[in-house]
Amino acid sequence: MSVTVDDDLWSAVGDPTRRRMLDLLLSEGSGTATSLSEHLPVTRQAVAKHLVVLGRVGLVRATTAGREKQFRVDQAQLARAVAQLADVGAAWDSRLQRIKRIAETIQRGKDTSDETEKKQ
Amino acid sequence: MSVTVDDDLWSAVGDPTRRRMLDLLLSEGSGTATSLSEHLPVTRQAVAKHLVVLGRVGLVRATTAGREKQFRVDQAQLARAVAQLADVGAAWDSRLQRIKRIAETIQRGKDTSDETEKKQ
DNA sequence: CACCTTCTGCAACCCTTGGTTGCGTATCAC
DNA sequence: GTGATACGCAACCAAGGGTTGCAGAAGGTG
Repeated sequence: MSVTVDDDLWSAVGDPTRRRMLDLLLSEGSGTATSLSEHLPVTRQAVAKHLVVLGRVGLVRATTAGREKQFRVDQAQLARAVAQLADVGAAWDSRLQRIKRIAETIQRGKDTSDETEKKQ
Repeated sequence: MSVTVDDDLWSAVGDPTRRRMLDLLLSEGSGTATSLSEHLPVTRQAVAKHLVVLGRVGLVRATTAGREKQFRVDQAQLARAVAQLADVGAAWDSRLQRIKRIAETIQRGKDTSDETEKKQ
C-alpha cells in the first residue's frame, strides 16, 4: 500500500542543490567543497553544509588528504535512494492506473445502461 | 546528461507530510483540510498550508461546496511528477551502472595485462 | 429568527534549514 | 618565514513547516 520510505534519505535528495552536487560527484568521481562550489551557484560554506547532510544519511563519504577533503558518492546508499524513488513512483503510478481503470469501467457501465434503456 | 527537473514540483513531493497527503487523497478520492488532518500528525492549518503548496504546482485542485473545500489530485500533474522521479532515478542508476562497468573493465584490464605480460 | 456547531481563513509567533559574510587556522609551495 | 589555498566555526538573515488564537461564513435545530 503506502510505501515506507526513509524520510531523511528522501529529503536529502529532495534539495535541488544536493541533487546537483550528487550529479557532479558522480560525473567527476570525487570533489571537495571548494571544487563543487565552483560549479554551483552557492558559496563553499553552503556546499559544505550540504555535504554534512549528505554524509549524515550516508550518501557521501570523505577522505582527508593533507588540507583537502575529498568526497565520494556511496554507491550502495545512492542505489537505495534510487530504489525508494522508484517505489514511490510505482505506488503512485499504480494508483493512477487504478483510478483510470475504474473511470473507464464506469464509462463502459454507462454505455451499457444506455443501450439497455434503448432496448427496453 | 543531467535530467532537467521542475524543482518546484520536485520539492512539493519532497516533503513527507505532502507525500502522505497525496497518498490519502489518492486512496480516498478527495478530502478537505480538516478531514486530511484527522489522518495526519499535524494540525489543520499546517495541512491547509501544504494544500496551498500542492495547488501552486498543480498537483491538487479544489472545488468549494458550501462551507467545505474539497481537494482532488490532478492526475496529469502527478503523472508528470512520477515521470520526473523515474527520470532522476534512471539517470543516477545509469551513472552507477556505468561506474560499475568501468570498475569491472579496469579489473578485466588488469587480468588481461597480466596475461599479456605472461605471453610476452 | 436565534443559537450553536463546524469548516475555513488570517495573523502572530516559534524553530529548523538553506544561504550568506567574516574570521581564524592548518597545510602547501616558494 | 611568507603568502596563497583549503578548511572550519560563528553570527546573521530569509524562507518554510509547524503551532496557537481568533474572526467569519455556512449549516442544523430549537
